[in-house]
Amino acid sequence: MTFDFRISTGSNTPIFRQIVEQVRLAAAMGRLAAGDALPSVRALAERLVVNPNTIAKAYAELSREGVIETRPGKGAVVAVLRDVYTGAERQRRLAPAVETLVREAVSLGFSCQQVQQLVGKQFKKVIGGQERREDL
Amino acid sequence: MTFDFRISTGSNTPIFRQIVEQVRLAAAMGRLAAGDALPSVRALAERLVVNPNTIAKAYAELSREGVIETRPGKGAVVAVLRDVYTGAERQRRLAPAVETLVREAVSLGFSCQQVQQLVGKQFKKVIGGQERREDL
Amino acid sequence: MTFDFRISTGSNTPIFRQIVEQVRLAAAMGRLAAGDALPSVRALAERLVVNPNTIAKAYAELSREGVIETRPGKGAVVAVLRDVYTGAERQRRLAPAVETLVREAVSLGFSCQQVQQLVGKQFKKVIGGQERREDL
Amino acid sequence: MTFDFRISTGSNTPIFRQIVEQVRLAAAMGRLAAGDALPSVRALAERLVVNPNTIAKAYAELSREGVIETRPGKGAVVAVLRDVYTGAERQRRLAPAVETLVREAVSLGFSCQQVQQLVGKQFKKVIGGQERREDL
DNA sequence: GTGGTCTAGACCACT
DNA sequence: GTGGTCTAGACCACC
Repeated sequence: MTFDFRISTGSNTPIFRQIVEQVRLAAAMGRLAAGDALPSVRALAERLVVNPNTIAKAYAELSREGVIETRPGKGAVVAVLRDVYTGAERQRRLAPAVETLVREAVSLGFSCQQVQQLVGKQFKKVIGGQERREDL
Repeated sequence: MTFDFRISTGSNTPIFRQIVEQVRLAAAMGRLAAGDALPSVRALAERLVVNPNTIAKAYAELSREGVIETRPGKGAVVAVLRDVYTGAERQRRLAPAVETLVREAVSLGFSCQQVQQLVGKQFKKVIGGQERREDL
Repeated sequence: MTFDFRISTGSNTPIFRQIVEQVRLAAAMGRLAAGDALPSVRALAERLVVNPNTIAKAYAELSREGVIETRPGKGAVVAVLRDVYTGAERQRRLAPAVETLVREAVSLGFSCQQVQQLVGKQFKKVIGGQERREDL
Repeated sequence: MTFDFRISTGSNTPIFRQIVEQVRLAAAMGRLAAGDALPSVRALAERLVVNPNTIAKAYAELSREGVIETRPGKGAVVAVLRDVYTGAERQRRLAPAVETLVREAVSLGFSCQQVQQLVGKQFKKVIGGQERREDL
């Protein structure tokens, strides 16, 4: 199975971190299985139109964390799972993002309903994008 | 009532931003009312054991945003709450937090409803039923 | 086209503010278009013979206001023009200049019509008949 | 003839400067004649509810400029006129305020008409205030 | 190379 | 005493 990378330049979170988190989460959720091959640094860099150093940095961090294994000349493959997120762990992982959103929303004067509506909109936007995935 | 500032050095969010967000949130929630005095730059710097410039930077940003008013010789006081940004701008400023939350939620396998529910819960936890604006 | 920054040390308006106002005005008039690159902090600091921090401060304020967008590694570019402030807020921000003008005009014995005429003349001098917004 | 001092705390222009400019302009316009007495430092400070040091600073600057003469124990009186503003000189004096206003107005996206309207409003506010002057 | 943050210390203006 | 500005120099993260 190939993986659908999505990055957004112009975001406050650096590109290399976006890649790291996507791979890490996909592995923890089982959407990437042990042994699955990742695109080469150069190929992915070209596809996402970013500097190869950025991809290399992301792969290096993933390798350091044990999420992937890289062998020179043979590319990178997903390593055997270390831990899987389930139940309370998933919620614990999501909590900071929820707290940040609500904190900023209150500061900006949004109501609860408005924020929930915006979340719903963004959800549709992301899910809709996933269903018509035609790239690699 | 004096305001209870809490900062954590070694966080990924810079110190001056932690201060800005605390004051902004407290003002939006009414925990800081118009006219309330903030500690002086030097006093707060000493209390938090940081450089006065760092505090000054935070106060300057709050002043530019219209959250507080500062005047040399006098200190800094909380300004009257008012709508500074257009609806579109407020939405734009909230967008990154929404996107981050939804991206992580999707990666972790949450449904839209589940996330909206978590947002609702956090909202109630932060504010006690009080609202301020209804416009979007 | 590169932008022609002009500052005067020894002015009552601080250097960083001179820079902010020049960019803000140029962006509002279209002399700086969305996507135009600004000189790097260090380059501009060297050119104007000021401390890089002073330039960084100016860029930070422009960034917070949404006039430019900055990203480490890339430089600073002009953002798309948009309405950031509510009508009331824009009026509030213009108020001090209006009050100063009228106070001085009254002291100097100008009539209201005369001042309005001078304003009209100066307006035409600054912009060449181009307008951008009609809402108040 | 007594003089109608008007200051606005919460303005960006310092209080002592507001006083200096009012007296200077009134003298140059002939509304204050040579020999006219100014209120004592303490009396004016009490009336405007500001620190006596602020008034003293303003009087000191006026004295340094030769606009007034202060004799210990005898209060301050307006000095003989040095220069009178007429015609082009008056316009030259007003120009900076006009330029500042228009520059900021354009930056904030105001149209010429809108600014002229705001000037008109402020003019009525100031003139109206002058006509019902009942204070000293 | 880029911008962002923080420290240290100086000087100024205002009250 | 207050906040505001500027300099000098350090360190970090990102590309």
